[in-house]
Formats: sequence, C-alpha cells, structure tokens
Amino acid sequence: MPVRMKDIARDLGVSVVTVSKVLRNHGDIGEETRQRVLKRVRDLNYQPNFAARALVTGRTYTVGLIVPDLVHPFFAEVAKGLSSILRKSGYSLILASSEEDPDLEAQEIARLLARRLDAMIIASAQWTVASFRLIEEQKTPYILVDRQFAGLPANFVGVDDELVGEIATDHLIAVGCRRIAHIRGPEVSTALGRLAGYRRALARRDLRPPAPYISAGTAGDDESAARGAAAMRKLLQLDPLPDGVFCYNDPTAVGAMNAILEAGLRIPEDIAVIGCGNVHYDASLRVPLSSVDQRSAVMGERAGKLALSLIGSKASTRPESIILEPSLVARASTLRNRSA
Amino acid sequence: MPVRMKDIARDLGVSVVTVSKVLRNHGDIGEETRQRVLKRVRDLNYQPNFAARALVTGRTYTVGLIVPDLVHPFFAEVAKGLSSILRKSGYSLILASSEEDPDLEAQEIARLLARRLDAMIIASAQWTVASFRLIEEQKTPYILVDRQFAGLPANFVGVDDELVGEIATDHLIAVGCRRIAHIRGPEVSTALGRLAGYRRALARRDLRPPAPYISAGTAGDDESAARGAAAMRKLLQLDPLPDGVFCYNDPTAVGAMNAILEAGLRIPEDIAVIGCGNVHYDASLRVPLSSVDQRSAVMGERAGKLALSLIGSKASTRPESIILEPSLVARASTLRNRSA
DNA sequence: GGAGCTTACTTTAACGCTTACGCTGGTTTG
DNA sequence: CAAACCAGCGTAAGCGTTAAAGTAAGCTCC
Repeated sequence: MPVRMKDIARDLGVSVVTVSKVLRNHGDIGEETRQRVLKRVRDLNYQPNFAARALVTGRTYTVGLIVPDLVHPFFAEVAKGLSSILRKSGYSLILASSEEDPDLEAQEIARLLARRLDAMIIASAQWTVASFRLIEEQKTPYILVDRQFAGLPANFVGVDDELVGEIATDHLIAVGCRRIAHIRGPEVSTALGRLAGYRRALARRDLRPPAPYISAGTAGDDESAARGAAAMRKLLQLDPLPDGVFCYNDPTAVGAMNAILEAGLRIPEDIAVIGCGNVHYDASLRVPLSSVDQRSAVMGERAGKLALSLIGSKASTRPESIILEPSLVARASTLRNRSA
Repeated sequence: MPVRMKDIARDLGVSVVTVSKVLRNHGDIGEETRQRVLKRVRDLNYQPNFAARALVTGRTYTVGLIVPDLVHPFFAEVAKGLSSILRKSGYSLILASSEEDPDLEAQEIARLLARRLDAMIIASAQWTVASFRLIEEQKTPYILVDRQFAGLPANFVGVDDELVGEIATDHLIAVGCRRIAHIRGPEVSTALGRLAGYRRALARRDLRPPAPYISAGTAGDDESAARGAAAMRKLLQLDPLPDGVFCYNDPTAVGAMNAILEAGLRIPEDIAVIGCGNVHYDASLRVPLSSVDQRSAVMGERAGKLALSLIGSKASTRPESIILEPSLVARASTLRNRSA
C-alpha cells in the first residue's frame, strides 16, 4: 500500500537504483534528475522501508534499552536522556522492562537480539553473566548502565557506587549522626558498592555499627517504598535507636521516612535520612529528602553517545567505562545541628 | 554472522522452507524432520531475522508509543501497563518522547510511520489533527490515550475528564471549600475537560468564581511543578484568598502546595489542594496529596489490548472509545472539617 | 487398478531495498 | 585522433524470510 521506490522510478522513467542513490546522497546523479526524484518523493510522501533497508545493510537504526522498572524515576530519567541523543541521529529506541526479574530480562534480551538491534543498553537485574555472553556471540554492542558485573569486561556507564555510599555516610556523620544504619538494596553492584562505601566511611571514623544496623536487602524496585518501610520498622526496634539511616535508593528512603514518622519520631532530629538517586520529587516530600545525585539523565545521554560510537566502529574495541561524579544534595531530612 | 535458516537447512539436507514451516508450526512436516530441525535450531541458538520476516509479511511485531514526557509518572505508568501486555504477545515497544512539543511529535510520528509499526499509541501534544491524517493514509492503526481531539473519530482510551474535574471540585466543596480556584493545564482535551467539569460542579452549587480564580494554563508537563508554583503565587495575591485549589495534574499540585507552604499558609486548613493522576509518590509528599485517580496503568493495558485487536482485524473497523472510571483518592491535602 | 487423496516435502517467486559492477556517450589528454 | 577518462545512469544479484504452487510417493476405494 505505501509508496515504494519502484513507484517513483516508474513515474519518472528512471531506475530504482537512481532513486535509491538520490535518497542516500550518493553523488553520482545529475542535478536535474536529483530534483525530479526529490520532488516526486515529497509529493508522494515517500517513506523508505526500514525493514528492507535493514535486511540488506544489517543496520536497523534501533537501539534497545532494558530497565528493571520503568516507573522508577531514575530509569525514566535515563531513558529520557538516552532517547534525546538517539533522536538526533535518527535512531529509535526499543524499550523493555524486566520488572526486576532476571528470567524476564533474559527473555527480553533474547527477543531484542532477534531484532538485530544496532546496540543494547541494559540496566541489569541479572545474577549471572550468561545473557551477556549471548549478546557477545551475536556481536551486538552492548552497554551496561548503572549496574555492572565484576569480571565482565563490558562497556559501562554509571557512578562510583562506593563513593556514593561514602558521600552519603560522610554526610550523616558530618551532621552529627553516630549510630548510622543502612537499608540495603538487592545483590547488585550498585547496592553492594554503596554498602561498601558505607562501611568504609564508618571504619575511617571508627564507627563500625553492629550487624543489625544493616538491614536485609530489598529485592524489587517496584515495591521499594513498602520494603523500605518494613526494613525501617525493624530498625526502629533496636536499642539504641539509630540516629541516621542511609538508604539504598530514594524510593526506599521514602518508605523509611514514612515508617519513622508513623512511629512518632522526627526527621531529622531523631533520625536523619539520606537516599540515592535524587529523583525529581525529592524536594516536595513530606520531609524533603537528602540524596546523592547520580546524574541519571546524563547517564542516559552518555550511554547513547557511547552506543552510537560503538555502532560506528567496526572492530570490537576494548570496553569503555564512563564513571560519572556523584554529588551530595542536602535537604531537610539531614538538616540538623552539626554537633559531635 | 548470525545463523540463518539456510545454514540449518544445509546441515540437515532439507530445504529452507521446511525449516521455516517447522518454526511456524505449519503442520505439514513429518515428526522426525520436525525434531531434527528443532534440535539444530536449539543447538545453534537460531534467532529468526525480524527484518526479513517483516519485509515479506508486512508485520513488524512492533508497537509505537509517543508520550509528551517520559519522566512524568503518569506516562511512565501507561508505558508500563502497555509494555506488559505487548510482551505477552511477542510484541516490542518503540518509545518516543515529544517533550510536549507538537513539532517534535509530528517528526516522531513520521519516523515511526516509516518503520511500518503494526500500531501506534499516542498521548498527543498536538494542536491540529494533520499528523493523524498522515497516519490514516498509511493505514496504520492508531490509538489516542489520555488526550483526544474533538471531531477526530479515532480509537481512544482515557477517562471522562469532565467527570474528573467534577469529582475533584465536588470533593473540595464537600470538605467545606467555597472559594475554589483552578490551575489550568495546556490547551488539550484533558485540561479543557477538567476545567469544564470544575465549572459545572461550581455552577450546580451557584459557586461561580470570579475569573482570576482560574489561573493561566501551564504549557509543559516537564516544568509542571515550577509552573504550578508560579500560578499559585499569583492566586495567593487575590483577595479574598481561595480556600481550595483544584490543579490540572499532580506535578502542578505539588508546585502549588510548595508555594502555599512557602507563603506560610497551612494545607488544608487555609487552602485545600487536590490534583489529578494519583501518581505513586502522592502519599509521601510533604502534605499527602488528594488526587483523582485516572488508572494510568490500566489505561496502558487497555490501549495495548485494543492495539492487538486492531492489528488482528483487517478491515478498518469503526473507532472504539474506552472510557475508564476515575475515582477520588482523598488524602491529607483536603482532609478538613466538613463544614458549610 | 487407476482415479483421487493425503503426506511430506521442494521449487519458484516474491518483499523493498542496497551494493557492485557495467555500459554509454561526451570530454579530455598525449 | 585514438586512448583514457569521466559523469550519469542502468543491470544483476542478493539480503533472509514467507506464500503459493508444485511433485513424488504411498494409500484408499469401489
């Protein structure tokens, strides 16, 4: 039904190849013919068939993004940054959500692989690297964002998560907290790095907390708030109470804050709270939430640029790691007297 | 580089078509051959080439979604609901963001059209229907979500926005507000509908407010909070002050609440606030925000199901409108004495 | 016992495009 | 003035898949 090159060629009495060349600016065509073709293309509103083009060139002009949770503002920001870069280069974005489920993610990776995307960008919920081996077999360039895997030499864009944990914990120490708890995330690099940073910051001040101050990991991002609240309620049964909590991410921190307020305690006077991600609604929360900014939008943009450059370069260049600087954003949830 | 049917066929000494038929369960193949093919497919981890398939079948197994703003939780929820439906049927989702810019949206529509998607789902920021005419020309089924156009008989999934406005305004009246202001959204169907509902609810109670109580429209969703705050600051200069504000959407309401609190007034005692959308962080805000739920995730799911059914049916059936029931979610921002 | 099925395949021809190369007539060049 | 060289176009082949139309062997059935 749609217009094909064949139609334009027939109308103008030229060959299909001539039309194709004009459309790709393949300087080999006379100016007059060129104009005639372009006019007809405009008149008929011709749109090249991507599938046909992809079949012969092997390029789909499509990049895939797999995130654990679309609704999490952090990943939404990443997606937005990424899509803004891709748009400019004529690429489209295929989006898949793993719902924080490794099996689902593996399935989605397989599906996107079948579509022969030019590159894939993954914020993984995976435990193993099996899926990535699959991607490598197909020679599809891929980039991990946010979460990475020890021992997997892959392209990566993210922050230094240990530094994130350290910044957050140092900040709590600086505002006078001495019994600092941590609500962990799942067993992924980000959560583990932040935990390590937390430990390092405490150790440097000889503030090693007893084990129960580190709460069990939360599995999903989707239910982060609920899990954060549950974890916090457990922490609230400890004696002595913690006077500061560093939470794996902002949704978790929101849940934790709700639990603290429900218990009749004050933030930050009784317990200071800090999260990670600096999502855009942090400032409007019941108690505006301090957080460590991970530059989510920039993360998406950098991943996009890296993807485009990988697509350009034939050879499998050696993996690049782009580490962004996290930064502290202090708000009311940690705003208290800086006393020893 | 990747495995093709040809390779499998050669290895097994059968024709390519035989392999193709096995893969599509085209009952016409002996059990033994079937198993041999399937085994080889598994061993080589064969993945069919979507581009080639699309070229001959005309089906891309891809649905496009265009939203004004990915980061807005409302659209993120829609996208999530949609993607969950598509996944189950083997469809992929191409996502584009218009950044609330009609021109950009038109461009994206054209681009996705060139990709011959099986269906498109659009939350439009368009002023005119020109782009939709284009889609119709290409015979691509499309569905509008959230926002619709008067006089454009298109498939639609959304809520009754007049009812939304009415529910919100009635609620403010019910909790005792008498001078109810409205912060408008942009000139799109949702905002206009909610405004109409607001007017209707007030009129029924003979509470018609003076014009300045209806603030100027906010253009973008991205900056909704900032615009909401600005609009609210203007309302705060009126005399008498409004005692209730119905905001076009939740981000706007968040901004408005910030402005009210900054001015030293109390919510809901001095001014009650209600928004629209019931986004997931509403409950954790400085003052938990009352809102009218628009069932965003369900909206995405229904749009997905409708899209799949449209793809199935050859004939251009007559457009379907799916109108979801909005519902009130009352929280602290309107929780005050129900006095006359 | 051969017309007529059925089963299990194969052959052929697309789908819309690009890539590589070939051809032609006019202009330059030694 | 023929060899060489362009610019400007066309031809042929093929990308990986599916749809439609064969075909060859075995079976049924009166």
